[in-house]
Amino acid sequence: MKSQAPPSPAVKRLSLYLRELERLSAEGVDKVSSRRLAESLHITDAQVRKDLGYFGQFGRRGVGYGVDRLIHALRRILGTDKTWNVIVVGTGDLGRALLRYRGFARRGFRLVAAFDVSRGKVGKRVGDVPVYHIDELPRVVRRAKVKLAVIAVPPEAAQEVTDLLCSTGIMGILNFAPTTLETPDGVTVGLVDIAAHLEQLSFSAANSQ
Amino acid sequence: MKSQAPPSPAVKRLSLYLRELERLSAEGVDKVSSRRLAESLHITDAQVRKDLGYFGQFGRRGVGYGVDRLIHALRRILGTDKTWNVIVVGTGDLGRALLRYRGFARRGFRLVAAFDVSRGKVGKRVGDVPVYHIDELPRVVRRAKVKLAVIAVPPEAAQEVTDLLCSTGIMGILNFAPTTLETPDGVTVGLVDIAAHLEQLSFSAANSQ
DNA sequence: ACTTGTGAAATCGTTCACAGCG
DNA sequence: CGCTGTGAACGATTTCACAAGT
Repeated sequence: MKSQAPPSPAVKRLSLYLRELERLSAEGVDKVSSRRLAESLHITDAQVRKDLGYFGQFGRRGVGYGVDRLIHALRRILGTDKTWNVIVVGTGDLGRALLRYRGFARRGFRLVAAFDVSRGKVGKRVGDVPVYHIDELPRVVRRAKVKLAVIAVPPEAAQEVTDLLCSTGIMGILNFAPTTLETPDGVTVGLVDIAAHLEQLSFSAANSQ
Repeated sequence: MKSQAPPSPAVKRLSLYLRELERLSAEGVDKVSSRRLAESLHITDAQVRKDLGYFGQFGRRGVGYGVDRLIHALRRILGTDKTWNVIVVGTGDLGRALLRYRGFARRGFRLVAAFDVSRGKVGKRVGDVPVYHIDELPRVVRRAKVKLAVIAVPPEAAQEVTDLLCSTGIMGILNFAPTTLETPDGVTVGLVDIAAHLEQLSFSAANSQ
């Protein structure tokens, strides 16, 4: 009986560690200390060690962490050592931007299909990704074993899309629509609310000094 | 001597309260209890009251909160009772999607200019927003009193853009590039790392039972 | 000498529970 | 009677500080 559930802020930082480690690896760095990793992310070295400590022992005392070894460990922890098939629902401006973004593959995500209701968009491709009518969604999700979906539809349609996704057995939804979604247990929702991020900056700016 | 600095998670929730209140207002609802607000955001009623309590007293015992009154109070707190001029640096797919997004104006943000280095893009418009060469940035920022900027450039260019922005006296930066930015004190940075969000979902999915 | 891994302490944030007011 | 506002209790997360390994 060892491991407690890790704090979710720690899991979020794992992604940042991974990103930084990948940069270091690309630069040919092969060892890194918690101090160095912490500095580049503006956190403390104790935080880095504690976060990693929730998941195992990855370093060597007196030496530091092996960059490639830690990259592999973090990918395994995050589940991105295997590739996930991901769909995008909604092919408006944002949906299309996501579909053309080349950075997902490197992180373990493959965009396999997009969905829309508009006749004009269905049947085409955005980037390399085919656009299907939303009625095809359950079939495609099952066939490609899709577990993660991105919602990039207008807020009025987001809950309806969510219900459809949940009925197909999806496990996670990243929601770009500014709405709170209702989902059954077992379906995780991540929210990206860009206006809310700007509001946080506005708050800081208005209250600085 | 009254107010402590509010917890930053509380400030983040303010944006969610505002969003929900705006929906309620659009539906013609004029009073709301902490319970109702909490339920629609999947948090507790005590949390809602505590969060608002950091900033003042906005409700009436036995009654609840006036929807429009609370909307105005939250806008004032967040600094969005006045409109902020915002620029977007980078007019790739994501930058263009943001420039065409119609949802910012309603939340108090006006996109006034975009910047790029590419000859082919400078001089055109995206949505209603003119695209300038990045060399024009300091002039435009000063002339339009821009305090907030969005970075949507490749990660290799993000720090360079940040340095330029900071030298013009910008106060907040929303960074869509997957990098940590170095900024002087007084410049707040918000990060939107989409791949990191997917990794969080992957982690949940991989570790759900 | 340096750096990890980790209990213990300190800090921060959330929830409880109820007094106070409409 | 219902609902807010808020100290006090609780729980979660971060930081400290040091033993242990290289």
